[in-house]
Formats: sequence, C-alpha cells, structure tokens
Amino acid sequence: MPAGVRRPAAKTRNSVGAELSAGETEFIDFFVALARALRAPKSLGEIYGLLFASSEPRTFEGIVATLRISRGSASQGLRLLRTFGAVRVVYVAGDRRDHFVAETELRKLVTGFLSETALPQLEASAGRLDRIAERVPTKGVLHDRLQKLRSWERVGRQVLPLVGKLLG
Amino acid sequence: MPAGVRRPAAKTRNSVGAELSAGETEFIDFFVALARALRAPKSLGEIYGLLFASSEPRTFEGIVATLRISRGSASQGLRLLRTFGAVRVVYVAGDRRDHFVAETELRKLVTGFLSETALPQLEASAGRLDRIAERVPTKGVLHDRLQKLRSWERVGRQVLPLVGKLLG
DNA sequence: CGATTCGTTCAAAGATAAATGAACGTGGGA
DNA sequence: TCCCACGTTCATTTATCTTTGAACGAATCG
Repeated sequence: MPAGVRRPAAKTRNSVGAELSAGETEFIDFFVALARALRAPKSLGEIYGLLFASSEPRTFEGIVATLRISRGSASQGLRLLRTFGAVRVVYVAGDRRDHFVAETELRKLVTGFLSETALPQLEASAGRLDRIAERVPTKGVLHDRLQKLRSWERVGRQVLPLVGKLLG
Repeated sequence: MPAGVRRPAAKTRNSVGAELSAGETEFIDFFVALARALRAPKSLGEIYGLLFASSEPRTFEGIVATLRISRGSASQGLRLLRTFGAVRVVYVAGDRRDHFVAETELRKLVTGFLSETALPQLEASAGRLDRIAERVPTKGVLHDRLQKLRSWERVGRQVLPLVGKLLG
C-alpha cells in the first residue's frame, strides 16, 4: 500500500533534513502496523518507528517535520511513549531542545508496557472483586464464579513478573 | 404477535421480562470494564459477563432480551467470542436454538486469545521483515535494527507457547 | 407446501477516539 | 528587561469503530 506522499520540504532551520529513505519508511510502516495491532494510535507507531530507525537522537521539531504530523500529536505521542519507557530523552550539550531516542530492548519495552497497562488493571480488579463479593450470595453459582475470578487475579499477579524474566 | 400465553411456563421460552440480579449485574460490569481495558467492544464484555454468571446455557434470544442489545451486536459478539474459544455452543435435546455457555478456564481463554491475535501478527511480521530486508542496506544502522527486529520475532515465537504453560 | 422461528449480514446512525492547530506558559539569551 | 524558541494544552475537526435494525436465507414446524 502506498503511503508516503512527498511534499515540498518544510523550512527546516537546523535540525534534520526532513526526508525519509525507503528503508526508514519501511520501518515506520512496520511499527504503524504494530500500533494498529495493539490498538494504539497510528502516530505512536510513526514516532517510535522513526526513532527506532534513527542512528541519531531526534529533536521534537525534527520529528514533526519528518513525519508531517502536528505538534499536538507529537507531544502527546512522545509523552505516552515515555511513560511506557519506549522513548527516552537524552542530553545533548549546548542544545536546549529535547532529543529523543527509542528504547530497543524488548524486555524493557514489554515490562514497561505491562506495568503501565496490565498491572494497574490487576490492582483495580482486586477492589472490584471485593465489591462484587458484597452483592453475591455466599453460596451458589455466583459465589463459585467469584472464586474463579479471584483465582484468575491470583494467577495474573504471579505470571506478570515472570513474563519479564522469560524475555531476559 | 398475540399476547396470549400459549405455552406452559416450565421452560422459559420468553423473549421479554428477563431480569438481572444485582450480583449478575456486578459480574457484567466487571467484564465490561475488562473489555474496555482490552479495547474490545463493550458488547463483548456484556455477553461474556452474562454467560460467565449464568448457571444454565443461554439462548440467543435470551441474551438479546436480557442485555437489551440488538440482534446484530449479539450475533457479531458471539461470533468473535467463539473464535477466541471464550464461548461455546452446547447441544440441548429437543431445542433447535443455539445454547451458549462461557469457557471459564483461564488457560484456554488466554491461549485462544493469543492464538487468534498475537500469533497471526507474528506470522505476518516474518514476511514483512523479509520485505524490509529488500530495501535496506546490508550495512549500517538500518541493517542492525532489522536484526534487532528479527530477534524480537524469534523471542516472540519462543515465548508465546510458554505463556500457556505458565497458566496451567 | 406456506408460515414461522432462528440467526446472520450490512448499510446507516451513533458513539469514541485521534489529529490538528491556535493559544499558551516557560525559560534562555541578548 | 524583552523577545523568541520550545514544547504543551485543549477545543474543534476528522477519522474510526460500534451498534442498530431491516432485509435476508436456512431450517423447522404445522
């Protein structure tokens, strides 16, 4: 599927010349597909893909100019990626702008993602199950099913940390 | 449709008047929240939650009437749940209608979900990476990053089956 | 057979989520 | 100090996903 439409280059003050090679475009394409699979915004995939394929840190402006996305998208996407630990800001001497790089270690990516998504869910579940317990008979199907849910939660709590180890 | 009662009320063949207990509602609520967390349609959570909390198999009509959702939603939701192995159709003698029950074994649910979502993605990735290889230099950053992606894919392929075992 | 029940399909409506861009706060440099 | 580069925020627009319900085919019933 064709995607990239070349437009006259935006004025780029000093940061990177905003052109993508065919190879870089392929990487971005890959991560856009991955983002869709994870039901994340396309822009997350674009941003991460660009950084993943970059040898050098990228500035905010560089990202916006290269991907032709809005500043809003870039700002929000980068924030989310940082909370997952998928993107870091690195210091560059004598430049006050932020410089972004992708974290490429699979274990860190997965554990970061899980601890920001699955873990909070698990914790919320515990309280929710207590709430259910208050409205369910102490005998019968509903009671049995509640035990089942509790066992799910227990297993989840045990398995989550192990996933990280599997990827080490 | 005439309102006359033409049938003994022994087996509930009614399409209206289905009522949920407070306990059942709590279970449905739980699974609706879970569906949202998994970014699945709310109706999936409703349907699965209802079946999870049911001691008896439910008919299609029963589900539609109890949850007050459209036939379309019910049909599509049940289909998806069946492809994940989260819902099964059970045979009931002398009744031509489908009867649905929830699969409650965590290991089956997770492996069913993964083999319908993650596994196809992994397989699609393999081809995609070959495609990237054709457009990337045999040296340099892009080449290195492609190797990295290949290693991700390899790890994924090894880890996926293990997840099932962890849940046994 | 024809009538009825069962469940599916799909175009359209409705609901949600993502992207945009103007307005804004912050802080660095002259 | 003032000015401007940097990045964030958020109301609005746009895109995408979900739900609905009428139309439909298949299977069973009378």
